[in-house]
Amino acid sequence: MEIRLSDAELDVMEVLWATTSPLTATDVADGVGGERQWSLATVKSLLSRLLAKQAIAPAKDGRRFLYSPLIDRDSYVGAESRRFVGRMYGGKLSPLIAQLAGEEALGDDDVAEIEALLARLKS
Amino acid sequence: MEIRLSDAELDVMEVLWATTSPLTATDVADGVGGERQWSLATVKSLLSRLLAKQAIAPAKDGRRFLYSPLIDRDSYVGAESRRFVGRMYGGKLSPLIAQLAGEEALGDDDVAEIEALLARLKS
DNA sequence: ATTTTTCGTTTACAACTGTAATCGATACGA
DNA sequence: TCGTATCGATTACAGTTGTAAACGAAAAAT
Repeated sequence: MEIRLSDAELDVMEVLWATTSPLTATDVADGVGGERQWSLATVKSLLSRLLAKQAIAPAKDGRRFLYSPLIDRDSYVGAESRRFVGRMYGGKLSPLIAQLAGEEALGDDDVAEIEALLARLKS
Repeated sequence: MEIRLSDAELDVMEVLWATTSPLTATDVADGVGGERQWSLATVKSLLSRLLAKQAIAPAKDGRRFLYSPLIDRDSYVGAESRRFVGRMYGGKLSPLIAQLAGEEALGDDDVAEIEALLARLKS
């Protein structure tokens, strides 16, 4: 029962994850801003697929539905991260950090934060 | 010209990346061990797709071809990592580390290695 | 010289994706 | 009450992916 999400589906989930309250299809369509400029029809298709995957739950509100996430963002992102790091770096984090070091992905503040994290881990 | 590889294609690339010498289709088929138990036909299909994506190059050797990678593993893995961290963590590494901390992905030796890395970065 | 094996290439086919139009039912506005 | 806007559901359709069989040419084996 391992749920995988496509890229587009993930964009929809992000909108749902971004609020506490359940949203309508129209809300979601409005929520996906920027690059992704989907028609309402497209958003509805994606919501259907997410329902089929049991990634979201519908709650009837009159004649329409309000959707809310069934899976937790942290769990999902955690699982995908484990998969990714396993696949690309044999499960080791250090080479990933080495890889991304020197890029914008790792500013001075980031370095400090990571060090604090590690310090806490060692206790 | 952004090359993306499917999961199966990546498995093939891993075999090619694992040796210095170019390999035949049969070599690759033998090389993918474990889970992936593909027929030779499957490997040939994947090699064709990799050729189309210009991820590998063929060198004629008599009546058959020897294949070698056109893209570098480090570049590919780096690009995918950037994409992944961008997508899942808004480009920040620290939350990834926080996420995977406490799992097998981060043993004591790993922590030490990462600290060394960061120390070197700060200089 | 003929059969068999081995190549690369072409074709297959179902599942998943991205992106949407259409449809049937219902609700709302005039 | 009669059109019109709005829902969710169904259908569409091309591209990608996983997995492979079929095909034609060439080489190797007998």
